[in-house]
Amino acid sequence: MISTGEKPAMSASKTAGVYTELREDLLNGVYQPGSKLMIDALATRFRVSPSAVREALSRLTSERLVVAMPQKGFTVATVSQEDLDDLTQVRIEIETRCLRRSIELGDIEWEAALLASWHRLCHAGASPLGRAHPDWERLHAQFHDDLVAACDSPWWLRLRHELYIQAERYRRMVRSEADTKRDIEAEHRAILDRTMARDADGAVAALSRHLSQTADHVRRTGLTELLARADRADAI
Amino acid sequence: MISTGEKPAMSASKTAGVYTELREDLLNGVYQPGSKLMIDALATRFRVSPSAVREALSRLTSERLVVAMPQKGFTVATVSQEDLDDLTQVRIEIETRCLRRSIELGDIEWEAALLASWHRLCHAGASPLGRAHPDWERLHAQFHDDLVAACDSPWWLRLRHELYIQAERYRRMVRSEADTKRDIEAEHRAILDRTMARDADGAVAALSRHLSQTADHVRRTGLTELLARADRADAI
DNA sequence: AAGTTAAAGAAAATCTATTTTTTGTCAAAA
DNA sequence: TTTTGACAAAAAATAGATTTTCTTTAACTT
Repeated sequence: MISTGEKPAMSASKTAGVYTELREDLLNGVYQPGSKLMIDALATRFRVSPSAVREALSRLTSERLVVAMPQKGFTVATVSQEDLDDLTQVRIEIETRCLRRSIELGDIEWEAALLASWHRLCHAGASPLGRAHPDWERLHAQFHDDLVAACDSPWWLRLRHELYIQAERYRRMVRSEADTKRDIEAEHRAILDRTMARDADGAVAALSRHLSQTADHVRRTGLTELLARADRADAI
Repeated sequence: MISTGEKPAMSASKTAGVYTELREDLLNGVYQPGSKLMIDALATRFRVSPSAVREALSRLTSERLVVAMPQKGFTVATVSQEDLDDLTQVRIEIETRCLRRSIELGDIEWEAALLASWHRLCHAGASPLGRAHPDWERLHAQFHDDLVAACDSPWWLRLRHELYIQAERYRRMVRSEADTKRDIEAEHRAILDRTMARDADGAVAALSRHLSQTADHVRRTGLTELLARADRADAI
């Protein structure tokens, strides 16, 4: 909706800048789920007026990253085990539907772009920083986008994107943990392999496993602890 | 997201009031799709400050009823034949999935509420004003909500609701036309009948037909003319 | 004549200040 | 001891003014 441009430091508008930074913080779990987002405090922090913060927060409700309560202000969207389970299940259905369609319709250009995205992702993952690499999140999103890019239904893709963002929140919460156990690279390779072979059933199975295992990882690694911490609903 | 309360005239906040009224207008096709929504003009019209209008518009982007363009303001979401077709297809899949689950899980209370909603809807439809009855839209939404109310997946229900709103936009555009040809009552009765009989396949088929025929009706009755009119992209 | 640039007007974005609402606290009464 | 009410502090909501950005128009150059 809002183009951030190449330079995150210099946005098109104040609101856009606050929106981008806040969104990043929210995805990275900087704010405790359920905590209050106080407008004045954020305005001071970002050196802008409360109006700009209000609008940024309003826009973030579109993505369900924050929720607005009339006369009560804004709070960070909450997380829960049930929500993660439900989200994962729905996501698998929608992602795989898009993937099937993409495999059905994709041409050589689609294959080329997907292969390129996969290569970039591998490279970022292989770097010293591993998945903490600042670009890794972006490249990962790009790979999953390109996977379904040949799907011809804007609505399915829109819904897929919505759910991807929600899932990313959960995933990033435990990103800092040492999750080197899983071989995410291998999972991506399997998805790519089956997709390029136009093996729809195989690709769908690989993607489903990938999404399930990501959810499992979040579940086991960090959610319990995170929910415990959420008791102290401290603001900013 | 924002509770409108019983009295639409007296909302919780100015923003909420503007939001509610604008939303109603947008759904009713008061503004031409694609036209500009000028903040000052709306602020004057609703007797509130521009800030309140901005925030209301920001929130309406959540539902994709308006789109925001940085430094350009807000415009009414556009419509198209392709969008309607895609929307309808996705909607059928999601609505029927929710319905299957609802039929599987629904208890007697769910049946009772559904039957009550259907009765109210029938009564409104039978009144002199027919479907132009101001309450008809509300009761219709309630019936379709109650139909899937026993589905236990919040995410599927959320996505269903999103698409319902989008479809409602299209439907209301041609509401004023004389569409007495179709027997909508019969379609609703068929859905209700198959659902209460716990005939999942039959209910899904009836619901699919209902949604398809609604889209067909929009397609044939008014979309062409509407798109033609949309050439004059006049503001407010 | 076509294209480019400059200036003026309009509209969006933003800020500061004010009003309204909520929330937390403390004291008094049951 | 618990509850109730009022008061004070904090935060949200709103208005109005200001700054910035875009768009249109008209003059000017090629």
